[in-house]
Amino acid sequence: MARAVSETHGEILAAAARRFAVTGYRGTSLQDIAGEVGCSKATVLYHFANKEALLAELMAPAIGVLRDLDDQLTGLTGTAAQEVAAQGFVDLAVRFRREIAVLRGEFPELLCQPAFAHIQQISDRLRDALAGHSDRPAARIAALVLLAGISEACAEFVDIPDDELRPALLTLVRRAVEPVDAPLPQPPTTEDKDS
Amino acid sequence: MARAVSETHGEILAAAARRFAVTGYRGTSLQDIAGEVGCSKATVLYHFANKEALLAELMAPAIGVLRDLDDQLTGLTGTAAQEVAAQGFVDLAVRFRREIAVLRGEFPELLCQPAFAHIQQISDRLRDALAGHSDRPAARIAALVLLAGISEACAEFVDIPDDELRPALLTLVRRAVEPVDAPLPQPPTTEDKDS
DNA sequence: AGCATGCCTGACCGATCGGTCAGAGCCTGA
DNA sequence: TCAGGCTCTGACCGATCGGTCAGGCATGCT
Repeated sequence: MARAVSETHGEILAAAARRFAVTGYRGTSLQDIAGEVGCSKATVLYHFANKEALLAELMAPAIGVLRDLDDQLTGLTGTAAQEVAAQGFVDLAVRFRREIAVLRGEFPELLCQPAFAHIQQISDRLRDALAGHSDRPAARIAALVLLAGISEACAEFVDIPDDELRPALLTLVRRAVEPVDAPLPQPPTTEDKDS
Repeated sequence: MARAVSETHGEILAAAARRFAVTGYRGTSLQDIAGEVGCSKATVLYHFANKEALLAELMAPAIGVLRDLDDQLTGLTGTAAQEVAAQGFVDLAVRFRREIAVLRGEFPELLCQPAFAHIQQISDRLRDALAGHSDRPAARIAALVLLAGISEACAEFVDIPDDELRPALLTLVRRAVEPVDAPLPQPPTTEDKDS
């Protein structure tokens, strides 16, 4: 054997992504990944310090984009925040469908790991932005339903091309989210920012 | 000790429901459940043939209601199917939040077990009904996003009372789902039933 | 040739999993 | 009083998990 470092490293990463997306992080053993690559379990642990490090490296690109989106969101309020959150998350979810599928369901346990310490806070801020920073329960419920539903849909619709899935999700979000400062019975004041 | 049968049986069931909802089916060991009840692991396996049977008995009520909803859906088309599916599933998800939380994420693996053989087909029909039996990708995507999002929201918003969560979800679904045979450029024919 | 370095592996480890089993303790009916 | 059934348990089992370790085997430099 004796391939180049990056080669085997990348193969393990790709195999792990495939298996994690199907059987989940917990449900996939290092033996499974090694079997798919065609190497031994010890080889997997030669290239990655442990199973958690393998997952962290797998998630790094998606987490980076999520961080960028979080930065764009700071300071925005009302419909501007809603629109940026909707576009940003839909694009992220469509692009990183496989990573989304990995986190699906195992979110609470995986978030305890140090590599994902801030994801929970970021996703909370994202949900808050999609709700237009409103504290109305209906708005917060709608935001959660949409974010979770989009994640699930992206993980499930693996056969639909990006360019078809993205606009469909975006129009759905825009229809489902009620703008916080446009068609409400109150006069269009600009005071409804985060208190 | 030596309590009445039904007493310990019920306590194990309740403890399992609590733990499964937090750490998932796979992430909860029989030892965990026994510890929460205050009995030995062998006692758990005295009352239930195996871990799978424990889960099956836990899910039985929710599955029964899901089956009833599936029956109500047969024969309905268009907006009627959409409305019944929306109301039925929102009510089911709100009532059985804990059971929904258990299935969350571990859906694909759990469905392989014989006790849940038909759930996948039922949920597929439910999604189809919510999409108004339309084959438009946008309608099918919206239906999946909403069903998955509602499940997630019910599992997460444990502190919101039923009477508040239910109407919020229902209005969200009605706003997000576009009726199949009302404001479309086609004339309102009644031929759009399942082919 | 001799040596060092990097890639890879089989064998092994302790922990934990779901599940089995013989038997202890208790209650009840004969 | 005693036999028998019900409830419950500690001890144990094989399988599998993530992870460790000494060493094999190329390759390349001196």
